[in-house]
Amino acid sequence: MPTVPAAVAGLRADARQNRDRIVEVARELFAERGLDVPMAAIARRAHVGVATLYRRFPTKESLVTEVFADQFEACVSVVDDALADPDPWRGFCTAVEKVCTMQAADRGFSAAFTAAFPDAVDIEQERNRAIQGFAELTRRAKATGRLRADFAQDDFALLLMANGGIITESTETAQAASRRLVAYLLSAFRAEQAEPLPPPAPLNLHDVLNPPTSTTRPAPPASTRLEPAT
Amino acid sequence: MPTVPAAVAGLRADARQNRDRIVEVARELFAERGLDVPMAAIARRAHVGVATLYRRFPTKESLVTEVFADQFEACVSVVDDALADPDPWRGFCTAVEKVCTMQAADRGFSAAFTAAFPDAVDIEQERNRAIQGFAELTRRAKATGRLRADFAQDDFALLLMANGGIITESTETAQAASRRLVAYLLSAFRAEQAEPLPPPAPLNLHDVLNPPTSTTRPAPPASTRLEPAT
DNA sequence: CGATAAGTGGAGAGCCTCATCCACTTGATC
DNA sequence: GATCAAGTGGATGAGGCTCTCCACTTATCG
Repeated sequence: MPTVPAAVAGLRADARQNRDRIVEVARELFAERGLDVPMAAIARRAHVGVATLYRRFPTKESLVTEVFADQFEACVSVVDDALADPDPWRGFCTAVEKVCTMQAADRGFSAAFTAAFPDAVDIEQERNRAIQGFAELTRRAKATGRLRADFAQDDFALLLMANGGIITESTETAQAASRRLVAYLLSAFRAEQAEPLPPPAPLNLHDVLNPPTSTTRPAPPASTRLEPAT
Repeated sequence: MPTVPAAVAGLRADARQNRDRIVEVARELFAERGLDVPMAAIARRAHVGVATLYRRFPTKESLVTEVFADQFEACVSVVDDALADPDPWRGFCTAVEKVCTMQAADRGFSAAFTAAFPDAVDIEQERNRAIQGFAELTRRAKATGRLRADFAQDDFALLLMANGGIITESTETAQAASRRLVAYLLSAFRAEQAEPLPPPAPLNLHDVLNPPTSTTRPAPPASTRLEPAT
């Protein structure tokens, strides 16, 4: 078993350096400015030509996938850690806080997490693992009586989307805002003040995280021709 | 005083019809698909050429401004209504609910509300009126003791941004989700369970609603040249 | 060191956007 | 109904994006 991730296995030394630099730079730029940052900008900052970029990552989506792969892994670990906590409610809270902090720290995170990634099988799996882990966490937290009984599984999707709306120029501000929002929401999730809630919202975590479209939202192809024309 | 809004005053009959149709169609499309919808699509669906569109609205921003003008007005009325309510806390809640519902019903709403609108003076005023009205509402609601004392003025910005993150394919889903999110948050805003909160978040309503950039987020012009090049 | 395959950069194709131009059509007026 | 300014639509710039092509450079290995 090679310690190198197989994709960089047979690469020439300089090529590998370049590849690493590209991923590093892409991570920075996606975090700072979101997934909209042009490939040319990434190439420039990595001091390579666009051709080099496209040689390693045939499509922008593949680059995004690569860049966010370990972020997804980190998410899964967060949920695993939470499941290991003897106090399920505390585990629930810290898991939510950690994931939301990650989301707030990285502008591209939400978009990448929400994207379809039709070709990234492993990401798909990670995602499902995280979702199932969180379902279990929810079940246990409810069992302790600390999490309100009418908390819906899909309220987690609600939380992710809401937290994804907290995007500001500076990462610091975004994180502070996210912290406060999450504090408010966790307080609302506690069983103590279980005021009746409106209908559980027909959201579905799988649906939210697996929209029918592709990564950079190319918009439904039919949308180009809106009208039968004059 | 003409009943016509002055912009359509001296227009020929057919031109006025076209203008009205454009605004109507633009409202629909912005609501359905957000501000990103191309001008050509609007023109096509309104059965006019792009030239006609640009004759009436020299820039896309001006069209957006026109389309959302009465939405802004509606917001102001909501706040005014809330201020008229003898029960400030109830006023606070209904105001929040109504505005968030409007936001969820219209995909373009958040973007338009958040946009800079450097040329739309009246919108600027409406916005400030709404903000001040809401500040007063907050003050009164706190005075009754129902709204938690550590609720920050800027938490309203938090709420708007979070609710803005609730965007789905169908408007119905978005509204249901928004309803539930708002219910959670309002429950957290109640004074009863005033758990200590993290720092008040350095958000500012004015800043959030008046970012330094323009409408359709043209991105900082310097961002094109990221690096001094090789 | 010299051969060679692997790696490279920049030009540019193709598509999309906002916005403009101008030859043609049409509603309002006498 | 004739006149003509007001109104119109489609072609077209200008500029952004993703992604491709190909002549040139360079690391690696005998």
